[in-house]
Amino acid sequence: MTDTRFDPSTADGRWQRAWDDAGTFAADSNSPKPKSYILEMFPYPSGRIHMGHVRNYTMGDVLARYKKMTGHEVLHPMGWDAFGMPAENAAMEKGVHPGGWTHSNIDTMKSQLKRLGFALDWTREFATCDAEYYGHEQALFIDLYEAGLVYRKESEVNWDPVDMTVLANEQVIDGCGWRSGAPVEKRKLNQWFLKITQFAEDLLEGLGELKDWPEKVKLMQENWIGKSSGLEFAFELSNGEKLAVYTTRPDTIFGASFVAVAADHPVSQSISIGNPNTQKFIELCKQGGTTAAELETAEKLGFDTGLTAKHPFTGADLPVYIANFVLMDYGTGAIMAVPGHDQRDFEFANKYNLPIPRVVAASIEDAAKPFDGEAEAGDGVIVNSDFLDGKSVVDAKADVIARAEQGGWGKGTTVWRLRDWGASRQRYWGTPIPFIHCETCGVVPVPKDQLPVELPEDVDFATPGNPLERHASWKHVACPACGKDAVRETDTLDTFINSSWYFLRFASQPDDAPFDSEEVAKWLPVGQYIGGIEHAILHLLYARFWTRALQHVGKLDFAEPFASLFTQGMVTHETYSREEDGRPVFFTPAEVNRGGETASLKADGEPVDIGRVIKMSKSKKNVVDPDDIIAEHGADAVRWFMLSDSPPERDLPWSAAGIEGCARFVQRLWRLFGQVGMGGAGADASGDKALDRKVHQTVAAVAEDIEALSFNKAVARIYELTGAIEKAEPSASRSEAIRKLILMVSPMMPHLAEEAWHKDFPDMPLVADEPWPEVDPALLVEDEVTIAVQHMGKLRDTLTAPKGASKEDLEALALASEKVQRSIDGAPLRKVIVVPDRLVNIVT
RNA sequence: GCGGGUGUGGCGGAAUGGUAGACGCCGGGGACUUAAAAUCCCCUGAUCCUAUAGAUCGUGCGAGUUCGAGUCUCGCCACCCGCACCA
Repeated sequence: MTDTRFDPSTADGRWQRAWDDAGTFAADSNSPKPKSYILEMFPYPSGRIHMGHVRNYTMGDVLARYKKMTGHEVLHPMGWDAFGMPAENAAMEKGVHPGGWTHSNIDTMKSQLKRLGFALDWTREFATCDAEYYGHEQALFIDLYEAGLVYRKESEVNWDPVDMTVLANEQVIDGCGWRSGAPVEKRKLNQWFLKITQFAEDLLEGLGELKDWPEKVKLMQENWIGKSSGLEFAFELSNGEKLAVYTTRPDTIFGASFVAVAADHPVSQSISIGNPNTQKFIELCKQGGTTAAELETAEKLGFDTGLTAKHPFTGADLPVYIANFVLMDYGTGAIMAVPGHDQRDFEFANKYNLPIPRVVAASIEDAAKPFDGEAEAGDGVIVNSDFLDGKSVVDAKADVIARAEQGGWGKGTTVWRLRDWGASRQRYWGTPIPFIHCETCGVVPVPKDQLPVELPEDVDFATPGNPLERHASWKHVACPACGKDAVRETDTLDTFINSSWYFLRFASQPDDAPFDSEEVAKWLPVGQYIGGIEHAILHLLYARFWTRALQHVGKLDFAEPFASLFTQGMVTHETYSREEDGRPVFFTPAEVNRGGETASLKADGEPVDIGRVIKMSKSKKNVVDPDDIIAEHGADAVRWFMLSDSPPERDLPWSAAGIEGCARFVQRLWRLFGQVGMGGAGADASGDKALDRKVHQTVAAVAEDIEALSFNKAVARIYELTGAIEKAEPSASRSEAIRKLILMVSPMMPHLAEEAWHKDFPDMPLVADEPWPEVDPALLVEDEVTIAVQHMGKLRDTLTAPKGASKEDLEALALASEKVQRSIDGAPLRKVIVVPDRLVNIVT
């Protein structure tokens, strides 16, 4: 091996060990420095790291290393979101224990992360499947129970009768279980719920304070929480009962021409008793699909109950229908239908020949205007509505609500789309819910000194169903309250609870408590959180809720866990496929020879089709294993690729040519870094002012770019500076430029930086411990600027002028240009616009 | 349907209303070499051209504001993402 090439296969490991041995990235909560908590969403240990992880963690790593260089005490931890279904599926398919499978995956993935040289504080590592972690989680769950934020309720679930388990909605495909293929049954089970709805208003308002969250994520959460306000009121039915309905458009109440209830509404149920036709219709409603396409085309269907409802103002008798488009779990499960101003009601009224009165119009004069084939849901003036006529929609809403409240038949109400969080899973591989069911005492929390309730190791997955249900010695215990025979809760907690507080445990890890509030306060909220957009709603909303809940019970004194959020784009790749027997067969990039416009299969030399650039996925086989790339090019080239070109929020197309270019740049820097001594004795001692300027400008700009997470721009500037240094004559300035460049690239290419640093400056400490280069503000300004000269807005010439030249001087210089004079061609000057230090525009 | 985003060379992308295409990739030409690899240098939006010069066009489309628009305004188009019979 010669000096002229950087050899990552030896250097990477050398510096990774050096950082480990020195404890370089262990966070000290007692440090007097300002704290900076940089966190990337922790991975599920599925088996191996993929490129998405590499991109995510590289971004966080650059920021963490940069923050350390700029004088911060940095907390940059890593752990494992280790509970979940795949481990149980592996247990069922391969006969391995979920814990063993998970831990072996963790070992693999940890060594992969280490090979990338991430500046992580591994002393704080944990997996959520550690009894220590989930034991503390159980304690928190009991705290929330005692604060009234956890309750039990019977609710309907998707039940797979073969696997004997509850399925999430996503696991039900065409009405059948995704694994067993058996038709899914609806079952009522007692489930544990978290009262997230108690914080609905708070979670919504809190979004307003999250200045450094993407608007997109905030909007998605806002829609998910789904606040709407309107009027809830009761109709008197012809059978003497009352029927509560909810509407956001009380202003259109005079336009109501019928009333509709959901198929599973109590009114429908009571009508259907002894009435086969009604029962048949209710069954029909339940069959309807729920996919977007089905709903789009689904016909509005109704069943006349024969009942009527008395209109609160007109006293008219409105027919009451059971309708397939009314949902039981929103509002009251019943509506007043205003066909003129709601599209669904409009379609329904058309089908069943119900009146379609107009109560909103563009103006009073349009009160009789017919509808043009669809409902008009927009704004306007109220018409045909007695005392509301002429009012605006907003005023009419307020008026009707006020009259309803005065009359005592209704009240202004807020309705939320957000539902309480069903946290029960009939699964083994999760946090056991720490409760005991006693016939005498009811539901009793496990006393905290008996936590953790550990998962039993000796379980069997050969029989379908939850092994905890069948584990006699684990399940049967004495009631902690009365001592009589009792049984443990065998449900486990949704894994989203694991990820709702892990960031607190990273900050503080006492043995006897989930966390220490004072320690947590030193680090939290997380300064920068980075992860995928797929967690925009569930994980991020749950974590926000859990933090508020802990604040509510007095364990935290802040409400928002993540001050700044960044959602990065995906890593994508071309796909390679070939038609075989009428269906595409996909090939991995490794199986393909890729030419300029074409690709062929290595195995047989036959061409394959190059498909769209899409997210790397196993099913399309367009995956590249990070380990292979690291082995071939080293960690720094991969890291550099992850930061180059694409803005971090957009997708990053992986390419072999791209990574080769990065590897070449690593070597190019290595050669340049070897020239630091060229500025010694005999070289130009007066320095190179232009290069000094370029260096300081780049240091300032790269710092700005990193802080804005605009890594692609930082990369481009580093390329530019590299070229400038290479071209510069040897001088003290040039040597200093090289020294600063090493520091500047060190967050991105830490191994190369260390290797060069210690070769150039053998007695210096680790680059990782060096400060970010200082910037001299005086060197940020040029003393000469290039002025663009335009005639009628078109560029005709550029000229060089001293910075700060007067408008008059610039105008004179511009008019002296031969090219400009040729363009003006003797026309009289009408106006000259001068933008100092930038441009002159001559108008004729 | 509702909400959001994106649209710039062959590709990824730069650009406080002020020189469009920085930087990288691909491609072309050359140097070094017996040769190759590696490296270095030059060219690389389109069209015209009397060609070291110069001209015209050009940031999805169409208007507008402005001395000047990729950037601002209005109206369209295409693609992507999220949500959705939510009353």
